[in-house]
Amino acid sequence: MKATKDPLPETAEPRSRDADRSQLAILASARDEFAQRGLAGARMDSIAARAGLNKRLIYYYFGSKDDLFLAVLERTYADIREAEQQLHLDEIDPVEAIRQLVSFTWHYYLEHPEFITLLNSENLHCAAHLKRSERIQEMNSPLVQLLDTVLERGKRDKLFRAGVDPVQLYISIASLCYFYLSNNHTLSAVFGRDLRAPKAMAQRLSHMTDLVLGYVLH
Amino acid sequence: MKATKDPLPETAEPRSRDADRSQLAILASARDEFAQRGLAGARMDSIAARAGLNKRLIYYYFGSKDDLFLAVLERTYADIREAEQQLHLDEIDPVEAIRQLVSFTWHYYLEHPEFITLLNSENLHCAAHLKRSERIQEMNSPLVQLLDTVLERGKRDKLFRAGVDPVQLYISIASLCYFYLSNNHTLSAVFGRDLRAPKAMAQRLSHMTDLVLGYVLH
DNA sequence: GCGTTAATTCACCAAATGGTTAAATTCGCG
DNA sequence: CGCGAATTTAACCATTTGGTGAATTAACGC
Repeated sequence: MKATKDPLPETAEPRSRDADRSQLAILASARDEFAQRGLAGARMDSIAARAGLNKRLIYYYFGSKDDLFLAVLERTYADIREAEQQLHLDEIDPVEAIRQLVSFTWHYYLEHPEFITLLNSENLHCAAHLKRSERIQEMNSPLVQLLDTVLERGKRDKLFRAGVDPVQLYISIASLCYFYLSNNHTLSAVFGRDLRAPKAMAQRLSHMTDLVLGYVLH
Repeated sequence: MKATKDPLPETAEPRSRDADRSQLAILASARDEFAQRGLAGARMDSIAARAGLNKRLIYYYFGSKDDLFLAVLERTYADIREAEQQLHLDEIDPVEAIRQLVSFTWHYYLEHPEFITLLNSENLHCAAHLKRSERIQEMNSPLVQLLDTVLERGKRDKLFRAGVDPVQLYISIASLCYFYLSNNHTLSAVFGRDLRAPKAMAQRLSHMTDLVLGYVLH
């Protein structure tokens, strides 16, 4: 599912026509184009070219630019929700669970920069696409529930403070990771130092973990 | 300097030609247009119409769309730096200083939504405009220095923990405020609850303050 | 083989877009 | 007043853009 396009038919199926394959190719190239240039900046011709398909196919399968953008968004959310499934916060001790959640969020955003720019584009448009989505319920993260039980366990063990709202904490963890990466370019420019340098990146993860743990602990 | 355009010449100067006034009008309408639609989505015709001026004037004074965008960015940074000057973190006790910093950041973003979307646009473009800015040095926030002294005082008073990087903390405070507002639309859609409701907003400020204080306080 | 349907291509368009050429108008100043 | 420079306007343009109508081609069941 990565952005790298491989035109070579690896499987021994030299089918020249394949609706599914075409749709996936369009979705992948649309995701890259939208992520790179934003909704308004993205070019339908460019998406078709990236996918190596005729532009008309995009309209045949997805209807319009906005519909395509929504499809990309839904796919993007599905991807992160799937990745979150791999996390098993309920099987480890509360402190470690918090650590893992911060680390997971950080690394997911890091490895999926398109997630950030796509969400920024959607927010610029006041989530107009997402609001018309029928699959919007499925996008609610299961991590919030899980985080809630983690906080409960930590509280029971007399480790965590009481009164922590799991939604607020979830948003805060996302904030800390997201903003640093989303605004990396302007921050680096303004501070005149490379916040993407390995050392700075490691410091950031450490700082975020300390910040969150410093809050929930005690 | 607010977005509200008032075509009535309030001062008793009915000059029909005024280069400064025209430039300011363009800058203001450009800021609104860019903030609302992003760089690619913004229309030069629309900016001219908002300003009530001929489109050619934009090119006469600012050269190109990208140059205009940079001018807007520089102005936007100048505005927030000016607002930050009003804060006097060195005159109050460390804990209160942290509180004020969080509160200020929160309210500034809240009252200047264009700040968020403009920065998002610039980051989508990898800060390409800002990097060519000659005034980029002036954009470094004085708050980082100030925050450093606050942290030092807190440490001296045996209130704050040691080893807190002021840049990291400054970014974290910005993160917590920025992300919640920037991604409000998608978050509200996904969580199915209105994060803009007054109660939710108050909770957020309280949560962010607790989070930051819980960390710095020993 | 054959025909029906789905997948794909081709050629095309009206509207919009950033930008420009050149003329017109106003203002400050001697 | 009058003139030169600054400011503003009108008209225009080449290109790009999202989107379509209709023809074409390949796959699949019979």
